[in-house]
Amino acid sequence: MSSKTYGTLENVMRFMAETGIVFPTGEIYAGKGDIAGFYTFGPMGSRLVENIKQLWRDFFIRRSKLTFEIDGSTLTPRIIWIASGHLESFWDPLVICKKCRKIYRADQLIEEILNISVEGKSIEELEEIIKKNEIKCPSCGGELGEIQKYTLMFQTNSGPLREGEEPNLVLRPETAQVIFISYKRVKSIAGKHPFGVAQIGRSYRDEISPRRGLFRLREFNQMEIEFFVLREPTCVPFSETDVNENPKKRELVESIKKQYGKVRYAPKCGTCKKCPLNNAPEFDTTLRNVQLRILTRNEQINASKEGREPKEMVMRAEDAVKNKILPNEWMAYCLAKETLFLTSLGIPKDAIRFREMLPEETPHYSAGNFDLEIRYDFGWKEAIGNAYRTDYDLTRHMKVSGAKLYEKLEGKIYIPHVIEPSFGIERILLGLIMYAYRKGEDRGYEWLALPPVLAPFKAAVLPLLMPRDFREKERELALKIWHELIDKTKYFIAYDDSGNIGRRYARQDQKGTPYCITIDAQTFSDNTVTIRFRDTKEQKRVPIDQLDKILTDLIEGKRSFNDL
RNA sequence: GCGCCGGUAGUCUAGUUGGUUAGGAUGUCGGCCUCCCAAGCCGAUGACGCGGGUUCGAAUCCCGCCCGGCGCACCA
Repeated sequence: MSSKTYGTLENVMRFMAETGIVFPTGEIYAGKGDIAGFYTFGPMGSRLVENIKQLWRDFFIRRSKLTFEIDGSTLTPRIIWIASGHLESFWDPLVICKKCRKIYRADQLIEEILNISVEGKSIEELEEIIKKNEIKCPSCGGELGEIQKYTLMFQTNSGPLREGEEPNLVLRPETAQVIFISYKRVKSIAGKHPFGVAQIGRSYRDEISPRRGLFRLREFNQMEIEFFVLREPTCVPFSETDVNENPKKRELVESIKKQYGKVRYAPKCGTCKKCPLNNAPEFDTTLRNVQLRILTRNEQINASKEGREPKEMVMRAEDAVKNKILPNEWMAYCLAKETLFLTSLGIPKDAIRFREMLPEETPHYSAGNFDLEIRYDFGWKEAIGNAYRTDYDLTRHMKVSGAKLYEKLEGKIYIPHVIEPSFGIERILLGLIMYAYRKGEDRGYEWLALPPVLAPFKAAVLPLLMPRDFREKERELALKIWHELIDKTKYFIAYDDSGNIGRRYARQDQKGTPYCITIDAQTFSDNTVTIRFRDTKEQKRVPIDQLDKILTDLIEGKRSFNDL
């Protein structure tokens, strides 16, 4: 089976705009100040997104005894981004030419012109270098202004901003930090560790260049969970070599040694079952047996050295922990569950892989990042990020806020460790549409082979309207059936009596509606209607009084169309 | 942000030595016809990305901007 996408980015973005799934915000102001990186979900898209969220809730929250959902504000106090490190370390130094107003990255400009490395230099140092070496604007020779910090975060203020003050609000660039600052409250509700806190919501990043349609946006939807798990305080999630090479990690290990007199280096848990981090309670047999496709860090490095394509390994989720490919069981639990989630959305197994992030892609506090990548027509790209963030976030928020976010058990201090899966809804939507998209073959139009759970409409009711004498009777009966289905099934059901029947089937196929119910002349003699399956165009006759039951069974997968 | 390429109805497109009312197809809407897959016939609807300049006259030439694609850079 090939997992080549059925639609290309170009095709799919056009098709989605045409069918009302998603289109650029502010199209009618083209050229008058509309901006890239913002999209509006249309009538089909808002239903699709809702269905993705519902299915995710079902998978990750409803079926879990230990996961709790919150819904935080998107405007957040600035101080939490100081605590998280976002404002402290994630900015680009920009300089603007006073004369021609061109914008440059100060560090890159210096490196290019003077051919020296300026990594880790402060703003003051960079400004000093520019002054000393009399660096001018490469384009017009004009004088360069002061260096500005460009943070990629949208900032605003509540109330009037006095001169010299920093804005006090930040539009969150991720939902995660709102979870960390709610930790204490949810912990008192959850009662004990381990537990997960989930959140679905919008995040905002002022990307320099939004690209590839829905792939990189300035406003986007995330579904995130932070799992809080206690880990033995003397057991560090890094190797001894890592610790020796990194001053921040060395500091951490020194403080543990000072407090407990010993430390154990355990970057990968393997078969060690001593701590909760390697005992995920809901990692059941089904999940243990899920086959994961993993591209390890070593394989990526070796392949690039040898100038060949990197090859993924495939193994059971449980074995990936035992063989020390994944850091611990909680990580394996997340990856297995994500695989099942994405395949239930219609994304083929071999279009999904997990890539271990390279050292330069990983922050210092991370003890293992595995991106779930989907194969798009433009390459393998991240759709879900999985990070073992250790106790970094809670430690930082504890320091800055002064709140008690640790547990004291038998004289030892446990700061919960965090495993974080972070889903990008738009990236998932783009991937699943690319794989559901069909063109040519047996019909002369584009259509969507969406899984029934995702389809915006589960069925359409269509009066055939062929013989003239029956027309009004047919229409009346069709409307009656439509009302009954709506009352009895809770689904969105379409109704259409315009144009000819072929056109109406085509319109439904285009929206991905899996079943079409047609009222014809025979309906009046035996109380049956035809039901047509989108993927095969096949039809069966079923009694009207069983229609809601049959439809529900078909959508829920309790009965197959062939068995009707 | 830099470099290259592009932008005509919802969609695909004709028109670019400057010169009619910007043409076609398809969709959409209305009607006719037809017992089941964008069928056929009639009618309606709808476009030069935005702004400025050159010119008697600009979709066409020039400048700026916006949007999109690719490459570079960025991507907590």
